This record gives sequence, structure tokens and C-alpha cells, in this order.
Amino acid sequence: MTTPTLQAPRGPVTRKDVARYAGVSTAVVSYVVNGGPKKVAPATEAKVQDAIRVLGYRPNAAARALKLGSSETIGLVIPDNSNPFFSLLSHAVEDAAAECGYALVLTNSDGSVAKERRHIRNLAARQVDGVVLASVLFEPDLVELDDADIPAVLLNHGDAAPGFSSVGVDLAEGARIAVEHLVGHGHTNIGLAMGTNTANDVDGREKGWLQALSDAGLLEGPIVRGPFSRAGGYAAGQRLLASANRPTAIFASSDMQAIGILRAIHEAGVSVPGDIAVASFDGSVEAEYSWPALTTVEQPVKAMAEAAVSALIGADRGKPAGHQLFPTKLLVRQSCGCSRTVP
Amino acid sequence: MTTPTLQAPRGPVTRKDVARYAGVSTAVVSYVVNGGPKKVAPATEAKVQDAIRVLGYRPNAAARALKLGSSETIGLVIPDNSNPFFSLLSHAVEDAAAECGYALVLTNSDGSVAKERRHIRNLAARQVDGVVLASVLFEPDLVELDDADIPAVLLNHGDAAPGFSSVGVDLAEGARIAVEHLVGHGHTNIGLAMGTNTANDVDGREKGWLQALSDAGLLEGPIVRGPFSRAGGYAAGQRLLASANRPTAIFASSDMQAIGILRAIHEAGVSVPGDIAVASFDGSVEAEYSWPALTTVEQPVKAMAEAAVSALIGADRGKPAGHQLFPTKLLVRQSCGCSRTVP
DNA sequence: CAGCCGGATTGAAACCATTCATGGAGGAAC
DNA sequence: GTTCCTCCATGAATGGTTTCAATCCGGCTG
Repeated sequence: MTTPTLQAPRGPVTRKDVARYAGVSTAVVSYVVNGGPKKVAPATEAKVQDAIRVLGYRPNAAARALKLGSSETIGLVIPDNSNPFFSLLSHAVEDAAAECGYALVLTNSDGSVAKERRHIRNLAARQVDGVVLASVLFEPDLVELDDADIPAVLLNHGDAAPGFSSVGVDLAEGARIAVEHLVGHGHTNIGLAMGTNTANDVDGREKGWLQALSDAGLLEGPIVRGPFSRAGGYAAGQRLLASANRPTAIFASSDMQAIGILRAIHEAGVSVPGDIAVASFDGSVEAEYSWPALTTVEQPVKAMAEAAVSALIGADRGKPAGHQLFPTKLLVRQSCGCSRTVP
Repeated sequence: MTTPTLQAPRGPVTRKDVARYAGVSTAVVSYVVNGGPKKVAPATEAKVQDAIRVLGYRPNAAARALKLGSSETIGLVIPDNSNPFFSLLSHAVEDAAAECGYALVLTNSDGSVAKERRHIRNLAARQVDGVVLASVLFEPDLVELDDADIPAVLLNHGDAAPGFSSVGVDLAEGARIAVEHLVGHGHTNIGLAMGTNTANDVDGREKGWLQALSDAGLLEGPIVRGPFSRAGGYAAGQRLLASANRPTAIFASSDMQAIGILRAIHEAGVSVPGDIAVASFDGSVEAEYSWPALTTVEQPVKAMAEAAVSALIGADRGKPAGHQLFPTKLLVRQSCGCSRTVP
């Protein structure tokens, strides 16, 4: 009766096959598949559902994207997914996107302007519905997104890029509180391990460090700059240990660097926090398991990721340039010299 | 002369606009854009390139994907991108894919069968050109990919799923060598921290541990199972420390667990490697920076990622079910009790 | 000059899903 | 019995790109 034609079209099954099999028009199939704008009689719907199941029909996302002008995909550009901060971010962004049925296209810029540009271009060409940018080396490339009318959210980007919304923490305030904490332990010579500056602006964390010192009427301790990695931190640690006025406390602008610093200090046979106290920034899980556990400034990564995604694909997708700031929290552990039991 | 019509079509610029502007047909534009099968006269090509530049034309990936039946995208399913092993893998897979102009869609299953299924379905619907599966909780879902004719590569998957190619290391042999190394240090009671078993088969690492013990004529040490995380390792460490016959050496099936174990041991005031030696599996960077640095079995993640991607989109994409095994390497560091200077 | 050849260009048919404007059937109200 | 309305279902247009088959034009040979 209702098995009119062949039941195994060799190629991929399209909605036309389903329609034929179910004895209805393709429009009806469409309505059934996505509860479309028109209603379908229960009996018809059942027939269609049957056909879909039997034929193993799978809607073609490309066609859908073409017609709808939306790929239900968002892009993420980060410097390096093997850095725990960013890998956590990716995970959180993916979760938030998946929650809304969106897929996440991940790209790593590896600190290369060329790669970053290529990735941004590529994402634009793929008609992603939005991009989260956690690595912006070269702002002019952002116009690619603007041209393509693709909303973007900048993450922890110091200087506000005009026309783009952003999400982040107050880097300066977070750093200030951490350094203030070190000051509270009586340190007067507090070093700083920074990342290599990529943005035009001075990194907020450096400002916060400076602020805390000047608030306390202290002189600047030694500064060392290097990559946001364990190896970078290791090198930074060695240089700080060797510096003329060796600091008694170090603030690292990322947990990764702090981990490296810890190793440099250990290898030098110096004790943490006894001889040198350490505090850092990020609040990664790894910092909790280092030895000693790192006192660090926590960034609410999950909340930030959710906010970013929701700015892109939430109810008010197109909404212009919001600027959301999230609170940081100082996680006091052992590397700063507090007793093990948190006050 | 050659500015026939309006120059600012409001909507996105299509190849039709370009064609009109350049005074050629759309086919030519296509040939120019992707060095198509037909040749274009240099003069014409220049006109088209001009038009493209002036209009800011951007090819529509969805339309291209629809026509070509390929999205130039591959999918990756992993348990958890915040786990360093997998975040490194994601990065490597992304790199390899980007190399060929493919984008990577990242998905985390978080150990949930339901999520894994949803992701696999979703990737299939998106017509990805291939999927790398590093998390296979429920094999039957693989048919979704098979049905959709999407090639897939399994990563470190013990039991070979019929019809799928796979890439991985010899878990058993890697583990065996690490445990053998511990045996070489004179340990006779060697504990094991495993993951919770998800596959049908016994994890290769467990087999390797057993093998090494039986090779040496030793009795099995205590086994503890738990999640592949620092917290899981911490709990495992506590249980091993508390076990009736406390081991003098522990083999952990992942670096993450070893990191947790290290903390549990430290907190108990026991020394590593003095009182308890530790070795683990993965070769993550974090293991190099733990204290003491972990002796661990390195997996060539980058090479594996490249092999996986190339199996999906390399010259021989469709090629049936290869099974590539990569060599592991024991990275001897300090947690096993060797002297600091590597032999 | 007729006839050809070959390279450059074009028109149009796919690809698959969405959705609007129609059409048709059936029931209810007069 | 006629008219109108509601409810479902349909046909066809649309979206941007690729690519095949067909056309066109210039030049070359005989």
C-alpha cells in the first residue's frame, strides 16, 4: 500500500525520498522535521516519522545553513588549547554552545598573527553565527568579521575594540588584590612575571601589581617577561632568582608561569613560601595540585564562557557592544605563606 | 566604464554580484575563485579579482558544502578538553586539519553516553568529512557514522570496532615497560591506579602492569579505580596509602591521576620517590613540572593526531580500517627513584 | 574564402531544505 | 443547498555555488 517505490536509494537519503516514501510532499516532511510554521495532521506526521526512521533520513545541514543563512555554529579563536586556561575555556564554550544546539569550531592561533588572520577569515567564510575571540593579536583583522556581519565577543581584551562586545574580568583589580595579599605578609620586594605584551595597552595585571605596590608605598620589584607557559615561567623564575635584588615574593600573571617558577625555585633549593612567596592568576585546577598549592586569582571561566556564548546566540544576538565584567576571587592556598587552613 | 551597476549590494555579496560587476558570467567567477577545471584568460581573471576585492566578496561555505557534499570539516569527540592529554590532542588535530584547510568541530562527551550519542548524531548531520573518536562509550552509536558514510578513526580504543580504522599506542606494552622499570628499582609491591573501565575489554594498561609483575614473579599489588582526573588520583592515592599492604611503588594509568596521587602522598608526609615511587602514563607537560617530576610513558600525541587526520582526509580517505600503532617511550625522571641525571 | 580547431566564456541544471501563496476538502451555519 | 471558514497539504521559488554541455570567436589551414 504505502511502499510505493524502491526503499534503498543508494546515495544519501534526501527529504524527497522521504516524501515519496510517505506519499506526501516535501513541504510536509520539512514541517514534521522541524515543527515548522505549519501544522501537520497527526496521521500524516506518523507516516512521515515512519518513513524517516525506515529510510534513515538525516537532514543535510549544509542545505539548511544555506537556506537559513545560519550554520548553527560558533567559532572560537584562542592562542593555545594546550594551555589549561584556554582548554577549560574551550570546554565551557563548547558546553554552552551545545546547550543551544550550536557546534563549536576550535582554532588555535599559536601566537601567530598570520594564523589568527587565516582563522578569522576562514570562520567568516564558513558563516559561523558568532565568534569568541580570546586571542586578538592584530585588531584590524576584526573588520573581516564586521564586514561579514558576524557578531564577535572579545575575551579579556584590554583595550575595547569599537563595535565589539566583550567579556572578561578586571585584570588589574584581581592582580592588585593578590599583590596586596603578598604585601600583607610583609613583603617589600615583590617581583612580577608577565606575559610578553601583545596588545597596545599595558596588561591590566601589570597595572594592578603597580597599583598595589604604590598603594603600599613600595618600590617596584624586578619584572620579567616571557611566554605564558610552564617553560616560560621556569625561565622567568631563574632570572628572578638571579636578579640583583632578588624578590621575596613573586606575582605571576598566569598559573602556568607560576608552575614554572615553582620548579625554578625548587631546583635552586629555595623554599616556597618560606624564602619566596608566590601568587598567580587564573585559578586553574593545576594550581591546586602544585606543590605547594598556589594562591591564585580565580577567573570565573564557565560564567564568562556562558556570557560570551549567550551574547552571540542568546535572545539578543545582534545587540551592540556590551561590556561585561566578572568578579575575580583570590583563592588563598599555601604558596603565599598563609597557614594551610584558609583564614 | 566597468562600473556598470550599483556597487554596494546591501546583503552579503554573492558571486552573482561579482559577475555583474566584472562583466562576466558566474561560472568564470567560480573558476577564478577556486582555480576550477576551466582556464580563465589572464585579463578576465584580473577583472574578476578586482571585483572580488572591491566588493569584498566572500564565498559562501554552506552553498559550497551543499554542492560539493563536503563541509571541509572534521569532528572530534573527546571525553574532556580540560584534561591535558585531550587538550593537547585537540590542538594537534586542529593543527593537522587546518593544514589541509579543514576546520575542527570539537565536542566533549564528559563521560556521558547520552552526550556522546548526541554529538555523534550532530556531527553526522553536519556532514563532517570525518570524525576522530577518542571517547567511545557506546559502540553501537558508531553505526550512525557508518550509515552516513562518514569515515571515523578510533583513538586508543582497545577492542577493534569492525570497519573502523584506529590509531593508538600499545597501552599494555607501554605500561609493562614502566612497571618493569619500577621493578628494576627493587620494588616488589607495586600498586595500580586505573581509570574506571568503560570498554568491554580490560584496559591495556592494566594488562601491562599485570604482565610486568608476572614476568618478575611478583604478586599483584593493590588496585584502585577512579576517574582520570587529579581529584580522582588524589582519592586513589589516599586509598592506596591506607591499604593493608601499602605499596612501595605505584603505577598510575594517567598523569592526571599521578598528580593527584603525588599530592595525597605529600600530604601524608611520605616522600616520593624515597618511600613510594610513582610512574604514570601519558607524557603530558604537566608531569614534567610536578614535584618531583614524574616518570611517565610518553604517547606521541602529535604524530597520532596527524595520522588520524590523514586517515580521514588524506590521499586515501575512504581506505578501509587500517590499524596504526605508535611507539611509546618511557620518560625517566625523578618520581621513580632514578637519580636526577637521566641515565 | 570555406572549413576547422581550440581556447575562453556562458547558460543552466543540479545540490537539499525552507516557506509562501495556493488549492482542495470537509464541516458548520444560514 | 449554498456560502464561508478552517485545516492540511502542495507546488514552486529561493538560497549560493559548481560544473557540464553548448556557444562563440579568433585565427589557421588548405
